[in-house]
This record gives sequence, C-alpha cells and structure tokens, in this order.
Amino acid sequence: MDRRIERSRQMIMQAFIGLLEEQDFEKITIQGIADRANVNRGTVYLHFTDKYDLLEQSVETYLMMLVDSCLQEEGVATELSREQLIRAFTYLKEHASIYRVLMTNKGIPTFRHRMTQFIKGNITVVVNYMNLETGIHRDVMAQFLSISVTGLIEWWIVESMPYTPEEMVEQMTKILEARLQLWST
Amino acid sequence: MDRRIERSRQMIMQAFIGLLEEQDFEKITIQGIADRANVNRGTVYLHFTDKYDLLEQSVETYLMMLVDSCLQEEGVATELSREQLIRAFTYLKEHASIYRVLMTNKGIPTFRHRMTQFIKGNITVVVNYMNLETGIHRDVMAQFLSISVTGLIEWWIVESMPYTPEEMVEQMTKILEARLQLWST
DNA sequence: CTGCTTTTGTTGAGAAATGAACAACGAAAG
DNA sequence: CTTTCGTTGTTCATTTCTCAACAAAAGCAG
Repeated sequence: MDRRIERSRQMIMQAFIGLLEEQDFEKITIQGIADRANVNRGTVYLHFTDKYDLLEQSVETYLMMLVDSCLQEEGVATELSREQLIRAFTYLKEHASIYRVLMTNKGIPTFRHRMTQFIKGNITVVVNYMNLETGIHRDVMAQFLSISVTGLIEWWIVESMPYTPEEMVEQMTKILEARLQLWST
Repeated sequence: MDRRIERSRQMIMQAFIGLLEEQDFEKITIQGIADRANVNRGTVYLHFTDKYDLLEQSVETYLMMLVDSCLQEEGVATELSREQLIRAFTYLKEHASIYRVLMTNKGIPTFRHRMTQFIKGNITVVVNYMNLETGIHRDVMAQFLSISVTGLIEWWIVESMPYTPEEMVEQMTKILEARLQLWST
C-alpha cells in the first residue's frame, strides 16, 4: 500500500481530533482541518466523503489501533494477559492527547460506547468463570464492571497518567479480583 | 510553491536531527532517515544530494528559521528589541529538541559557529555605541560577549529552559549592560 | 584477498497530492 | 428580499512522491 495514503489519513485525523479539542464539531470546517494537517483541501475529500465520515472513520481507526496494541501476536488466548494490558496502557500513554479528546469530548459519545463494548467482551470471559451469588445476572455484572474500567482509564488519562501502566494494570487486576470474590459464592 | 516540497524537506530534516541525537553522523544511513521520516528513500535524494548536503542544508535552514523568528516585521531597527529577543527565545523553547542537538552535538560545530557569528553582528552594534576604556578593542569585546551569549543560550536549552523567555531576556540584558558599563569610561 | 551483504545513487512507470478553478448552497448583513 | 461572503464538493492538468528495480560502491567476515 502506498505510504502516502496512510500518512495523509493520519495527518488529517490527527488534525481533526486536535481541532475537536478547541472548538465544537459543527464549527469545524474542512478547510480548517486541511490547514492544520498541512494538506490540500482536496486531499481530505480524497479520503473522506465529509466531516461526518471523517468522525466515524477516526473513531473506528483509533479504536482499532487501541485494540491492536494489546492483541498483536501472543496467540489467541481467551483472557487478556498482563503483558497485553500493559501494552495497551503504554500505548494509551503515548497517544494520550488523542484519546483524552476521544474519551471526554461530549459531542462524540460513540468512542466511549465502542470502547466499553470491547472491554465488556473481555470481562465477560472472566465473569463467566466465576460462580456468582444468586440474584446477580452475569450480563449486569459484566456491564457494571466494564463501565467501571472505562471510567478508570478515562480518569487516568485526564489526570495525565499519575501512575505507570504497570501500576495501573496491577491496581485494576486487584480491584476486579476483589469484586468478583466479594460477589461469588 | 507546492506544499509537498516544504513538508518533505521538514520531515526529512527533522528525522535527521532526531537520528543525530541517537547515533554518530557517520553511522546514519539514508534509509534510516527515510524510515524515520516516513518517506521513500528516493524522496531524500529528490531534495538532498547526500548526507553531507542534508547536514549543511539543515544547519542553514534551522539557523535561518531562528533568525527569522526575531526578524519578522518590526521594521529594520539597528538594535534588536526586547520583543524580538523574547520571540527568539520563545521559538527556541518550542523547538528545543531540535536546537539542543544542533548546539551540543560535537560532530556539528558549524551551527554553533554560525549562530555566534549572527549574535556577534548584533552585539557589535551595541558595543559601537559605548566608549570603551582604552586598551580594550571593540572586536575582542564583541567576540567575548557573543560567545558568552551563545553559551548562556545553550545552557538554558540543555537545562530544559528553567526560566521563561521573558526572564532570560531580562537577565541577559542586565548582564550585558553591567559589563559594558564596567569597561566603559 | 574473496565472497557476501549493505548501502548508495539513479531510473521509469504509475499513483497520489497539489493548486486553481468551478457551481451550488447556506448564513449573515444590509 | 437581495447581496455578500464563506463553505462545500467536484473537476482537471501538473507536480511530487512512491515503489521496484538496477548497477556500482562500500563495508565486513572468513
């Protein structure tokens, strides 16, 4: 694949997220995005049909890159390993400026939702291993925990990563284990 | 002018300076530069004849950009104004990672020399206004002061800019005035 | 020295990006 | 309402960049 394509896409999406931090989505113009990306206005239309498509593709792409950051190699274990989680947190830390906007911008709830869904999928695996106390449904439990994890990650990024990825993974693991033991028979 | 030209040049020079920080000039390859700049190897040859030309042009370009940062608009006063100096220090602060390498890398003394020459030119104007004590030649005085200023700037950048541009300009002005009064009749 | 690998510098065909133009649309101001 | 202005989305000729290939030179191990 021609490297110019991926490079242009990256520059445009990066500029777009940057603008999203400064002004409202509706106030953003294609010309503004092109200027910030240091790209011709026509080039934006070469890769995205319009603003809304750019938003969708950005959410999709950055979510995929986050998922890839922990899924690369390592076989297809059902449960996410400690190393994979650390890689994900490290990746988030390196691209914190992007993901802070994606997670906190109130005009873009899509990313938070999609990310929570992904986390839920992985937490469900863990939840299914446990024998829960009668009365607590597994899907409710998984939903509750995944929202919690999303919130924790958001807090970590907004607070400029006050702990190392290793510390965060350790803390998170401990909390999850404690919760699951608390509500299991 | 086609924006791709300037963009490619910038990406390549930036990658080059970055590599210069990590390895010796002679160990750097064109392929390595191209990789880091995310550019085809052929593109490097499109703008620079070889490694050495790239080095020369980088020194020249970054020196010019530093000079431009304080010379833009403001008419052609003989003496650099406080505002111009603050702009220059602010510019240096914003591109500290580049200029730290350019000033400290021992394989590239050219940049330091050229920068000192530029400073000397401006300090000479100030020195010529003063009535120096007999026995101190103006050119020696100018040389002495310009080297001092260069060293001060290097220290400021290497120490990660411990003072604001405004503070630095104020300090520098005071020192220069004190020196000049000390040695004038 | 000899073979082996890496790097260099160049080429050409094809792909992508550019600048400049255009009509169409919506918003704001008179 | 009309005019102005900025934005949109599209077009096209031109320029730059890419990729792959190449021969030649340089670096290096045995």
